[in-house]
Parts: sequence; C-alpha cells; structure tokens
Amino acid sequence: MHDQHSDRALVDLPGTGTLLRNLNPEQYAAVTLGPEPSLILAGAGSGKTRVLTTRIAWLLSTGQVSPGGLLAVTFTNKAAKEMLTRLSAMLPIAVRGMWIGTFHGLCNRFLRAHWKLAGLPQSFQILDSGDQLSAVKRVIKAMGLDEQRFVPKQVTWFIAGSKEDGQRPKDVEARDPQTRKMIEIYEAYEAQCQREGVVDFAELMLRTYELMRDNASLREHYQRRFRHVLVDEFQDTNRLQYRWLKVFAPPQAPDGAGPQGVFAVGDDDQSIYAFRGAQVGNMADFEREYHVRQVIKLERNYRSFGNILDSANALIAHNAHRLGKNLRTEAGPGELVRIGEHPSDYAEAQWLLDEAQALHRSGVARSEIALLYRSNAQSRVLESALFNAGIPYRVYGGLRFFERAEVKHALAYLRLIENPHDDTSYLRVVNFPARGIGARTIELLQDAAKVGTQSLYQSVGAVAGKGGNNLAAFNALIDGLRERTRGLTLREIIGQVLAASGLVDFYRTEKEGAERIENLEELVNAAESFVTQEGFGKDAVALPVDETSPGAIAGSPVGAAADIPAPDAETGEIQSPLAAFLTHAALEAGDNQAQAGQDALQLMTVHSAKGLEFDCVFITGLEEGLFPHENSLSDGDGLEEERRLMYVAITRARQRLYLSFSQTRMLHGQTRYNVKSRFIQELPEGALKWLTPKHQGFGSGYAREYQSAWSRGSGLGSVVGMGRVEGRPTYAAPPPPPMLQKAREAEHGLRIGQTVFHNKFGEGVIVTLEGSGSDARAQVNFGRHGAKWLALGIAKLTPVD
DNA sequence: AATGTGAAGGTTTTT
DNA sequence: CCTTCACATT
Repeated sequence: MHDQHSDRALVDLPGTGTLLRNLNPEQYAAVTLGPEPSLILAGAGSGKTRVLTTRIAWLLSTGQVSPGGLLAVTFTNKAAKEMLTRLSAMLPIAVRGMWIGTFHGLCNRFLRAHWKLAGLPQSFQILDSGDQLSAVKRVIKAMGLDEQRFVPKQVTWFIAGSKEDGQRPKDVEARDPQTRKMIEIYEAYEAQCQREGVVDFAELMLRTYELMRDNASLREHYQRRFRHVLVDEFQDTNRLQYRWLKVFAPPQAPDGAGPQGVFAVGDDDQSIYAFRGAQVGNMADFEREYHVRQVIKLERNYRSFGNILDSANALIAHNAHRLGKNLRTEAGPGELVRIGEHPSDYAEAQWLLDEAQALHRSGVARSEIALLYRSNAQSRVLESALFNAGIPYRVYGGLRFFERAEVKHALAYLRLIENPHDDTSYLRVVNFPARGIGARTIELLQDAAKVGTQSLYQSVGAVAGKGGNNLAAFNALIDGLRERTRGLTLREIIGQVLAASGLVDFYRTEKEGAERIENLEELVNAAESFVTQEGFGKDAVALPVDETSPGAIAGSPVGAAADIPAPDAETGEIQSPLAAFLTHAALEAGDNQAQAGQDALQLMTVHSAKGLEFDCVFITGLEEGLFPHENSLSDGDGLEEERRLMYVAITRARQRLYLSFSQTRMLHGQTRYNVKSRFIQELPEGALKWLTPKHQGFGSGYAREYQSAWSRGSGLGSVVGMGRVEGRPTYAAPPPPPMLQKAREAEHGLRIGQTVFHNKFGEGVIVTLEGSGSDARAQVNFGRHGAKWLALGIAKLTPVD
C-alpha cells in the first residue's frame, strides 16, 4: 500500500520524484509510511528533520492530506521555523495557516480560538518564567507565608511540575504538611492567574489538554480534522505532552473516522531533559499503546567520520536502558579523537585557545569551532583566556532579548493597554520610572484589591491621599495610552508607549542607559519585522477552517467552520497586532545567543549544543564530579543521562573532536583535584590519540611546558604555609596561575595533586595530606568511588608515573 | 530612592 | 571565588 502511494505520486506529481530522490532506504520507508502510528528512531545526524519535512511534503503533494489536516509539533521555535522554511522550499504552498509549531505555540493558537470554552478572557496574556516567579512570590506574600520555608523558586517548580504531570491542586497527593501547604499555594496561584487573565507555559498545555479531554464535540472535531500528526524530539515529551498527543490523536480512532497517521520521531540516546520532566519511557509506551508495527531506525549518519561515531557508539553502549541503535557512516574513519590532560583549568583554557587558533589559521572558520562544557561556571576560565588573547568568541545561553529588564518594562506597559488587570505587569511599572508611588502606597493598594478580590487597577479608587492620586494618575496614563493608540500601527503604539511612559527619558539620564535605549529601539524594530515578515497573525489567527485540498482523501471529513461547536463562532476573530506581538514576545524570547556578526568561537553548554553541529568540537572538563556531574551520580538513571549528554556532545562534531580534562580546577573558590572522567575509559582505544602521556601529563611534548607552570608553583619541596603558592605561570596573562594548596613531599614521597593507584579503588588524586610518620593520612579522590581517607602506613598507594 | 553591605549558594533549560 | 539578592543605610 505504501508503494501504491508513492507510485501514484511519481506519476501524478512530477515534483514528488525529486522529493524522494536521495533518501536512503530507511528514510524512504519512514517518509512513505501509510496512515498508521509509527515510531522513528532517528540517530544523531541521520537526517531526522529532512525525513520529517519530506514526509509532510510527500503527504501533501500526493494529496493524502490537506494543509489543514496536518499537525506537526516541535519543542523549539527554531525547529518549527526550520521545518516551515524547508517545507516552503519543497512545495509551492502557503505554509502560514498550517498547524506546524511548538507545543506551546499550538496550544496558544488553540486557546485563542476557544478562549470562551477554556474559561479564559479573550485577551489572556502569557507569563514567562520570570513573570511566573514574581506571581508566585506575590501569592506567598499574600498568604503571609515565610519565603525561607516556601522558597518561591521551588514553589514555582512544584507548580510547573504538577501541571506537567497533568495535576491540578486537587489531584496532588498531600503526603505531608509541607506539601499540603504547597498545594494551597498552587491553588491560590491558580485563582490569582485566573483573576488576572494570565496563563503560564504549563497552563497553556494543561488547559488545552483538559478542554480536549472534557469537550466531546471539540475532541471529535479535531480528531477528525487532523489526519496526520507528527511529533519531533519525542524523547523529550513529558507526561502531559504525551497525554496531549493521545487526546488529539488517540490510538483508537473515533467511530467513523479514518485512521490517523501518528508519526513520532525521537532518539532515546539523546534524551537529556529528564531533569525537567521529560519521560523517555514515552517512546516505549507509545510503541505499545499505539501498537506500532515496526520501529524504523535511522542509523546512517551523514555528519561525522568513523572514529567519532565509534566513540559515540562505544560510549552509549554502556547504558542499560536503550531501545538499541548504532550509528554508521560511509565517510571513512577520518581523524582520531584527540584527547589531552592538563595540570589546571587555566592551562586547559590556554591549550584550547592555542589549538583553536591553529585550526583557524589552517582555514577553519571560528564559528565552526565549538567549545563545550557541562556547566556554565566553566565558561569563565575560557572566556577570560579568550578575552585576554583578543580572540572573538560568543557565549550562548545568556539573557534573551525579551527578558531584558528594559524590554520587559516596555512590554509591561503594552500588556496593560491590552489587559489592565495583569497585576504582574502593573506592579512592574506602576512606579517605574519613579512617579511617587512608594512601597506603602502599593501595600495599601494590594490590601484593597485583596478585600474586593479585584485587580490592582480596579482598586485604585480605594486608596486615598497623595499616593492614591498618583495611582489614579498612573491609571489615567494607561487609559490614555489605550485611547490614543487605538488604530495605530504597532510601531506607532510602541513609540507612544516609550515616550509617554517616560522610559526613554529615564534611561537617557542613566549612566549606562545608552545600551538600554538601543534595546528599546530594537524592540521597535522587532515589532516592525514581526508585523511585516511574520505576518502578525502567525501565532494568533485561529481559524479552524480547512483549505479544501483537491487531493483530500475521499470520504474523510474535511473540517469546515461548520464543524466547530457553536460556542466558538467567534473564533474567526483576529487578534490585534499588539496582542499578537505580546504573545510572540512571551512565546519566543528571542535568540539566546549574543550578537551575531563577526566570526567567533562558539561557547556553550552541552545541553544547548543539542541539535547543532560543528566541524571541530572541544569537550572540556571531562572529570569525575564535573562530567559526569557529582549530583547525578547517586542514581543510575542520573549517570545514564550524563552519558547520553556526553553522547550528544560527541556527535556534534563533523571532522575533528577534542576531549580534555584537568588535574585541578577552581570551583567555588577552592582548588579541586579531579580524576579523569569515567567516560574517557568507555571510549575505544583505537579511535583515540593521546596528546599527553596517558596518565600524568608529565613527560613529553607540550605537556612538559604546562608541567612547569604546575610544578614550579607546587614545586617539590617548596613547602610554603597553608594557602596560596605564587607560581610563575607559563603564560604571563592577567588571569592568575592556578592556586595550589600546600604541596609537601614528605617521607612517603606523595604530594597533593598527585595521581596514585590503589588496588581496590583504582586511580585517584591526592587531595589532602595530614600527619607524619605512622600517623600520616591522605585523602584521595577516587572519582566514582568518592573521596577516601587512607592511612599511609596501611594502604598501598603507588604513584602513577 | 539610590547605593552599599552581608549572607547564601553556585548542574543542565525551552516554552 | 564570584554572583545574586534581600535588607539596611544615607
């Protein structure tokens, strides 16, 4: 039956011939699967996005589905955008109104269409995580609870976590008094959000799910409408998202409706978000519950050379719970994976920098070189080394555009124009810039609002006196803006707001206000380009009307407006540009990458590297406790996730991969003595090329160079009092040399920082030496076995090298 | 209302 | 060690 489809496609639509050309057999099989539930195990670099977009194009061009009958969901805006771009390159089709987007973006669209049924105000606003945190803080304060006991961040996490498990306050089990109270906060928070007409990210999902679950006619409508549902990065779905899928495309189609194609693409080996609720188990559950007949594995890799893939395969083979998959390539083995040891994080950074410079000189673009690390704190050393050497670099993961304080202020004014009851926004700007509304006045206002369970905006009348007058003036400012900007273009509206609010004037007087003003100007630009190129309705228009495609499968109900339950007749309304822009700002916080522009080295955590690829990749800080991170060592699942993270890191590299680790590292103001990561031992020897002698980096090549920095400071016999030892760094750059603790060569011939071997625990690093003679003891960091105190008279420690 | 001080805490993060 | 944030001071 698949062949039938594709044959017809090739005959009827010449375009589809080229569409399917160049697919390998597995990709071809996946792309041309029939309308049945299917699971695609797509390895890193196996052409996953290509398969997804080609399948959509194939389904459309063969007339198996109309543009309106298709639902494709991703996690990130980037992935959604990419899909749309590639799709419109493949097909001459208006991609605009199609239901292709992020989970949250599509939920937003759904709720805008069915706001009434969902119990929301038409102009509901979306809280980002920052807004949510401040909303939770307000609730905790209003309930008179102690922020020490109920840490706002944790409470926020609890609420989001509950929602992502599909639980309302009543569903959460009150196992102890603390939890009981948390549930109360959750309840109060919900009430507050409802009153203010705002929803957080998780609420977008949960509301949508609940409305679909509870409203039979709506459910049937959408189930009949979406003939094909595609899910990207399925391994990252949480419980709620899987339930969401099941309610849009249940395993058992409703009576009278044709089968729904559910196409789930994922890679269990790249599941690195369990810590925030992703359930890898959803893949196995999906396979079982949807009776997937065969799982298609995409194992041919088009990105990396053999040695890199061999390393990735060998590493991930150490994980027990896998669906099972091995990457292969036809590109040949390529270069060996280079691996090196360094005496300190500082030396590691210097080496990295030299190596990257050499690569650049040999013709590799800086932007094709990635410096990866496990945690953000590690970027500091790298940055300072790069900064001092004047090498351009770019760090990913900072503040995003729409999260900047000045931008959020401007947005708050805009939101109040749309919805003055949004107390979060109200509080943010009621006295910013300062207009004589102090803490006392705001307290009075909040009390008044609480009594009448009204918004702050509504309660202004209840506050008398000077403060009250100022409040009234603020309300008048908002009202005035709303009146004055009615009918204006988005650009004009923002211009008015920036001027009338006094924001620009305020920043003009600030010392460091210039950059902030630039950002506000950038906001105007963002709005402008949103209106013109995106078409402001992109996220907002919610016409559940299908374009009737000539190729729609006969007999399948084509969702027309008439299918929509009566209460939603008003769904045809289009959001105002302003409302759409605010939604856009909340749902798409903007690039989290520093200013693009010049060719620069790419610095980022392994997490944020997921989905990217580079010619050359450095994975740094491969030390026990760091990578794998110590906090994840307690349970096996944690360690497996760390290993998957390493797997993701390795598979980012196309041509050349470097691994590095350091004997000492400055962390939390202390020098830590680390053992090399167990992941290094899990790589195949044959694929590696050691740049330093395998154990201690002492002895040859440039390792000796670095050793000097190390041993001069901690020099043999140079017994200095506790504390720092001044050492002359090999590189006379501003960052200080590694600070070394007291190094002592006592009668046992051991010193701090030395790598030793123990019969039972294996290799370890000496962290502390105490006592002398028969009393001598050493604390040794054995990595996975932890740090042990050993009596030197008893324990046999052999120095390595 | 702006600025200063002290304590706490310091995986990973998109929407 | 370094950042962040709540609180106190002028």
